[in-house]
Amino acid sequence: MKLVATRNKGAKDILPADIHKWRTVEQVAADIAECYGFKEIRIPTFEKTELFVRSVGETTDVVQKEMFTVTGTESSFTLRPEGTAGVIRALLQNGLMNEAAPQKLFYFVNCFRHENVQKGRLWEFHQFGAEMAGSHSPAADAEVICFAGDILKGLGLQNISLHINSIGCPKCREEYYKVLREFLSPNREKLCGTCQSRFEKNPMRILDCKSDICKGIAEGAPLITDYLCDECREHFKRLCGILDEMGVEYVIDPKIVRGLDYYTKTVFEFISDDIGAQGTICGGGRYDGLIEEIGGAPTPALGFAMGLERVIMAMESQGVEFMPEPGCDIYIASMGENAQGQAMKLIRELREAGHRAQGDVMGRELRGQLKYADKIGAAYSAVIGDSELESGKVTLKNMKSGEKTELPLLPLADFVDKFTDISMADMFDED
RNA sequence: GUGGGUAUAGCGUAGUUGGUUAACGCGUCAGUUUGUGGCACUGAAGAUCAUCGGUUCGAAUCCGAUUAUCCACCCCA
Repeated sequence: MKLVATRNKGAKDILPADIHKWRTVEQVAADIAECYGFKEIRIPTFEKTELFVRSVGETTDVVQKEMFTVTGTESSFTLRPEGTAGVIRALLQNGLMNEAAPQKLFYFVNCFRHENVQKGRLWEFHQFGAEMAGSHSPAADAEVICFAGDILKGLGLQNISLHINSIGCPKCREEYYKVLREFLSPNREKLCGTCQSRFEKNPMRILDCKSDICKGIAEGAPLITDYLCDECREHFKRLCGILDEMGVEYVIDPKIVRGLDYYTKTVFEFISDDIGAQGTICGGGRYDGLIEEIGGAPTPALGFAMGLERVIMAMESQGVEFMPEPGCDIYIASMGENAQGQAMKLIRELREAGHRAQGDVMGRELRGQLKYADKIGAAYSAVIGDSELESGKVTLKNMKSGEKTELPLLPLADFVDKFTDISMADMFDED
């Protein structure tokens, strides 16, 4: 087979055999969102480039080298690399902040980042995300973190650890950078190339470096947690207190340094060891400066995003159960033209009654039709031929047990009722 | 941007030191005498052996380049 063009690099087809996995995640996430009072929002796939530059941050990798940007005669636009910026933009543009605070939104989005592909990292990937705007209370942080955690738990995932940290506000960060640079400067020359440049721009990210040398140098480095301003420290302390009271397990991990510029104060990640090097399944935090940055009134806010491909990978590797794949309740085989018409009528009535019913559209002989019924996993089958039309009776066969039940065929509507009465109960008992 | 691995039917693989029509399993389709699936058996369709170029009498096999893909660095979901 030679296709004119094949799927693009970094993109994935989600095949029928996997759809139930996505549905599982979508349903669980949306259900839990409803419990938390978050409302769904759907926004365009692309935004003005400027929006991401301002929100995600000019110096971030995401903006500098990973965006899919289309430049035309009009202003340039970009396929969203994340969901927060667009959701906040929509929230402001539509005046949602004029409604009762806080605003709580959730969304499913596909996102685009042009990076080297590897396990758990694609050019186009999917996120479930949530944003809460209007509260600066640590209770909001606790609620958002719990929300994310509950989804992972609701999906049946195990061994997901919650790491939290506070990276302070611009005020305390200034002081901390000074101290951190002092600590690192004796070994500054020995740092790896990227960390050299981080030294000036964002020394905090050196703590996150994977290089053994940098790890060694960074050992015993002062932690942002110890240099928070009073307000930030109080905020973080209160958050931990609430999480403790709620019985949420977490580790304070001073090395969490989120790579998007808009984060302030609380940051957190849910990490799994089951899905390769890209173990962060969910990441988020507070971004108190973002709304003002993109033109809204100063408003505290926070949120998180969950990588759906990664969530599903973790579920697969842990053998978590998904919702069942859609099946077939009954297959109606037919013989001859008369019977075919009646069979199709019957199938339609069964469908109208809410059953998953199928029949032959291939012109197969009886044997072939039943083979097909078996392949698609039909729970029941029935054959309609001239003799059934004459006798007004039809035999319903349980495909798993082989058990047969004779039922009156006419009128067809009655058959549908009968079918409902007799078979639905045990049909759903089976696995 | 940087490393390393892999590329043979829809999927998973075999193909020995280069040697006729590229093999096998799964899957698909059809049949195994006429009205009942699963098992078994028979048959069929389906591959320019990723692409281009080179070495050779001869290349899936050796060499080179390109592309794709996977894994890792980086970064993030």
